[in-house]
Amino acid sequence: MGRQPCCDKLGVKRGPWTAEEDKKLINFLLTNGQCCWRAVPKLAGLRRCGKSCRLRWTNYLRPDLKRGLLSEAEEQLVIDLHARLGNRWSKIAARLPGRTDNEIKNHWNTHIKKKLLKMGIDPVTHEPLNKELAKAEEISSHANNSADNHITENDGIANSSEDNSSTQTENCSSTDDSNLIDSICNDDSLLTSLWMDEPAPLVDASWNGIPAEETCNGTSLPSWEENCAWLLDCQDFGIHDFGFDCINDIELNSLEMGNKTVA
DNA sequence: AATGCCTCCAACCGCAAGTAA
DNA sequence: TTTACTTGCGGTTGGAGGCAT
Repeated sequence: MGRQPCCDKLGVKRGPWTAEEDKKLINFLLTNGQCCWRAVPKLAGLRRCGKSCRLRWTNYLRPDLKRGLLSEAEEQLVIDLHARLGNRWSKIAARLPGRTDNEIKNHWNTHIKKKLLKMGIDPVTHEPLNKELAKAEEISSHANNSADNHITENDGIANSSEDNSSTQTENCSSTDDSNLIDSICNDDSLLTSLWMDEPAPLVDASWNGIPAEETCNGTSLPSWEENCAWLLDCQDFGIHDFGFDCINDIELNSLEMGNKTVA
């Protein structure tokens, strides 16, 4: 039996979120906290499916998100974790406070992958492409049907010869970040905990955007007071662009929510 | 200035896992 | 145990903006 769609599609809006929708969602979640996502759009007065609301919140609106490009240290950490965990983006994201799996996945596909190829490293196996190529040739000498692999790997080689000067990101990596990476990469117990799905302690304790008690599984969010503080400090977010000056009216809205009945 | 191509990333889709009845 | 439902995850897509011609 197939699964039902997460929403009935009829009357459900799709595509980019408007400022007004963001506002409604934030207001609702700030007032009520996260509850059943399926009920959120209805209760928040949104014509969206719950899945869309959850995605919008976790990937964009969540107050504990870091914004902007990944630092070199974060990037290096992603590479190392990917080498060990593969495309387990959520697991990788759990090691980078304030970063979402979607963000890391996108960054991997758009930046890191290319960077590794330029460096002559296979982004899938994390082995040097030369080695992969030699291996493939060895295999092809025994079997004749490995043409596809050659094409891919030759492409990689071609790219690597293009320009070996790795692009320097504008973000500098601090010594602390380097130490952080070392500690993570050398910490087998930490990686074991990732495999075992156990919540390991956040390594990046120096990052103060998330309270220490927050777990990797996102079982708890920063306090709503902190959320509000973030919203008031949302210059990066451009929140005023969509009339978020009203965030000071949260209390007012909460009063309204109190009176609001389920539609 | 106009056009086409490329890049990036927000959002969607479908599947799997977890869970309640 | 089975079924129905919710949530989370990873792959993919599409559109906006930037860049080259």
